[in-house]
Amino acid sequence: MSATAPRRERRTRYVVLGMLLQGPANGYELRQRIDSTIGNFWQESYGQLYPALHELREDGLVATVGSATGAREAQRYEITLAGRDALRAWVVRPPQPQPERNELLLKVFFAELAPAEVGQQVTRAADEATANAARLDALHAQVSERVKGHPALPAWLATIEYGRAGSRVLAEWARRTAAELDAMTSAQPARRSTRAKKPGR
Amino acid sequence: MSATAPRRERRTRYVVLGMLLQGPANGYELRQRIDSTIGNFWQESYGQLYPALHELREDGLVATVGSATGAREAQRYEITLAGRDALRAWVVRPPQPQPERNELLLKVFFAELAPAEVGQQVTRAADEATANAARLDALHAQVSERVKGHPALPAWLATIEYGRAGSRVLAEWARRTAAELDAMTSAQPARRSTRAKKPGR
DNA sequence: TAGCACATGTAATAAGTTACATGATTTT
DNA sequence: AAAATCATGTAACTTATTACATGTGCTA
Repeated sequence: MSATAPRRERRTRYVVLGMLLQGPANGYELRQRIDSTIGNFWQESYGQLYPALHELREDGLVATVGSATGAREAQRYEITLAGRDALRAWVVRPPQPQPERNELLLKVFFAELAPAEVGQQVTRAADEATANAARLDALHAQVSERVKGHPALPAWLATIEYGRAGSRVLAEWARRTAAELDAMTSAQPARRSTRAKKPGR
Repeated sequence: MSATAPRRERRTRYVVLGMLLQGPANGYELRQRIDSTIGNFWQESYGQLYPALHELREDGLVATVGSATGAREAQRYEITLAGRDALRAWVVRPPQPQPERNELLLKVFFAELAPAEVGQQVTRAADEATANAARLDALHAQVSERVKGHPALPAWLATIEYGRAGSRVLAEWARRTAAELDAMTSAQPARRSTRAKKPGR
């Protein structure tokens, strides 16, 4: 009768737990920490973060620590042993298949309507990817240097290497594809602005 | 006072319009068409598709065509001129920045809790990516052959090439990273099952 | 005649973003 | 004194998935 709850994974909770592995934090700090470490492939908003913290405390997976007085030096949360266990249990479960969605590819797929304009978008994507790869190069060096010796370092670097490799291959693809779209443009007659004449095809 | 609506892009609508570029279809066929063409980087459920079709008809961007009788040979929708214009206007707008979320990378980032198990996940990802690259190779050949001569072919192939290049680079990264995680495993002492002894770090 | 493919839809639920609301403390 | 940063939260809304509900027509 009632639709059974699809029981999702509540990943925000595990992200919070995982970030607390690096030490206690309040909600605000947690967000900064997320942005500066896993920000390249994950993000959380306060609208998710604060409710998650409350729930986790109720469930005993995090505990408050320190004295809450005024704004500065606010309440901090730390992960509990139960929290560590819960996090580990999630980490070892195989990742849920993620439905990928790529809006740029969608526009490329529909590029017959405006090959030149889509070509420009793809070129812009190439430039952004190149810049991103350079940024990740710098980040890689910085992190290697700053947390040298930490046992988790290879894992952290691996996530940066992922982004870097992805950006590089995206840049290459985008440059090839932009050229392809240019060829489509010159192969086809000039297009009407908004008035369509013949439906084509 | 009232929170103003954030006005999102309603991308399902444009996906529907774009798919109708290939000819009229009913909701069921639309979904098949989506799965078999852009399914590698986009997907739509009936819960999105049917309401979108109704709205698009109300807005005059699609029109019904043919006779609805029984289940087989149902009502079909075709894109209107207004629909083409709306689609083109969307296609030429730069894509919205998409918040990326990658659960595997999250688990890699937290791998210190269970490096061996995460290593297995990464190895599995490598195998899947290799298989996927092979599948996309075959698809590329198939599509090249089957729609030879169509003006949009280069754009369609580009989307396949994107997935293929991404899969290949993912496979390489995953194999490197799995090795890295194995090294972490052997560098660290055996882990307790659920009971934590010392917090470490 | 059973099962599968065709076909359309809704309700419940989940996840996430954005805007709003509020106020303390530090820095310029 | 003003501006920036620190800090916590909620309400409204959008997007999307899943499960349910229902029925037809073809094929083995």
